Amino acid sequence: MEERIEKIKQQLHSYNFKLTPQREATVRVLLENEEDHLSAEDIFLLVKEKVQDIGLATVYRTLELLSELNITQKLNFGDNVTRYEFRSEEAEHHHHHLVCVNCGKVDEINEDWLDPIEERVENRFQFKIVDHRLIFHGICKECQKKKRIIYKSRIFCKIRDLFLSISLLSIKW
Amino acid sequence: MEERIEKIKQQLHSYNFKLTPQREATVRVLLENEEDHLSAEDIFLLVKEKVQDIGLATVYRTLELLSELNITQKLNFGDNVTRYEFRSEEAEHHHHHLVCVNCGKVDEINEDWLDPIEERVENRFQFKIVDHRLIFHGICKECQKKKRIIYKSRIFCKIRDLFLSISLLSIKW
DNA sequence: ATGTTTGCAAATGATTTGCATAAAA
DNA sequence: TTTTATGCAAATCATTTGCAAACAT
Repeated sequence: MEERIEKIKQQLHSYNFKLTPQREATVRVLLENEEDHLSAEDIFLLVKEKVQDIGLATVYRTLELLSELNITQKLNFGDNVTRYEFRSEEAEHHHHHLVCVNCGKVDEINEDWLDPIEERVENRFQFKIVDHRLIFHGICKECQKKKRIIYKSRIFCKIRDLFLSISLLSIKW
Repeated sequence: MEERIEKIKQQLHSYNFKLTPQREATVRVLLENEEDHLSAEDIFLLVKEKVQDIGLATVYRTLELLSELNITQKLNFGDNVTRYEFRSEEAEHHHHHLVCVNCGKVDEINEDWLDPIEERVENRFQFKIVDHRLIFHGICKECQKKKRIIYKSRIFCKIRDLFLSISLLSIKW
């Protein structure tokens, strides 16, 4: 923990940025909740518990800074909210996300199976890849057990009866 | 073109929705610009050329409806703007996106190399996949030729000299 | 008659920005 | 004493919603 903070401090310093108390608190919240995919608002509320005098704008600015420096990365799972997570230490290691369309839970998978695909893309399209995002939408294990739909939508209300066939895109489970 | 409109009309009818002039105009814009990844605003402006009396809210409502019915799908390339595109006719066929971090251009790749990966995910995590999104971020062919950075950021302005090493994530090209 | 769809304006929610102040180099 | 960072409030931008009018069945 402390050594990761120290490392981030170095990274900031190398570009003449400071690790202020506000920034440090933000980084700590990110580190302490590495499993989750927090929004700026989520992070702000958690940071506020540590450092009472901090503004939402500062959190946004910090997250933007960290993302620019490639310490964190922004994620977007389709709700129009940006979420933030640490980038893995090893530049080459990526992980992907499983988003449950029913309960909204987001899990990570750490396998990186994309290398051969990246290679094909680079060769075929002469596109120099610097990053990728891979998200699977589906029904998580738990929701499959529950066999219960909690997903809501405007059209759901309208055509309740047909909901299953629409919203689950005709999966059989 | 006309037959695709007709098909969409049927789909809407099957759920008791109507293909109103406004909805039809929206669908036509989508069809006429299938290559692009338009935002609701983009679509609104194009629709407005056809049907002068249409509100932005209607376009949003139409796009939401089409997406709920799985006729279109929403995309998000990291700028906080939802973009819309048709889903391919064959439920199983997916395509992926190449987003140039330099010029912002979005290209599509139609190869679907993800089937074996999906299978592994389903088995390993018992996660029933209904959809996926795969986006590669990188430098497109043209920008590689230009060798010129037009990407802007707040930090770019600040640390101009170090920009290359930060923003391109230490690619060598 | 009844339910659906619309345009408009206002509301919302996430994010950004201006600015005067505070902290650090 | 110059630069960097902050909090706050106001501004912005994408999207949604309430509502009365228009339309379709």
